[in-house]
Amino acid sequence: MAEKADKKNFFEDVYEVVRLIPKGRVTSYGSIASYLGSKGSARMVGWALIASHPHSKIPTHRVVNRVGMLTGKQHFDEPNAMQERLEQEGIKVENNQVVDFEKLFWDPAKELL
DNA sequence: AGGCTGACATCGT
DNA sequence: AACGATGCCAGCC
Repeated sequence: MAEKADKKNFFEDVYEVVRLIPKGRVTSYGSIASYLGSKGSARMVGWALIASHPHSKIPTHRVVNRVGMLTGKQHFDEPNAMQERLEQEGIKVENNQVVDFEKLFWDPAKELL
């Protein structure tokens, strides 16, 4: 039985990938979307994170856009929580932007492969 | 029923 | 190289 890529599976897949992000590392929406096979639909990844927000068991603060900007911090219970947590993991954040983002970048399509 | 928005990314000019 | 416009898919008005 071929695993049908149900939409629900898409969300769960996002959760799994985000949850597998190593501490002190960050990833981008596009990379996750591409890893899921929905390249281009990075927006859905963001939507999935919103849906995962109530779940709360997902380090969604480790997911940023391809520039390393904390675009979604505004959606946290507390906007500062995202940056605080990133710094807590050893990630430096300046002006809502991850420092050395490309160095901390964690690509599921390569690392998780 | 149709159209807009949205935690983004990529293509085109 | 930088800016503008379009695409993706789902939810909401």
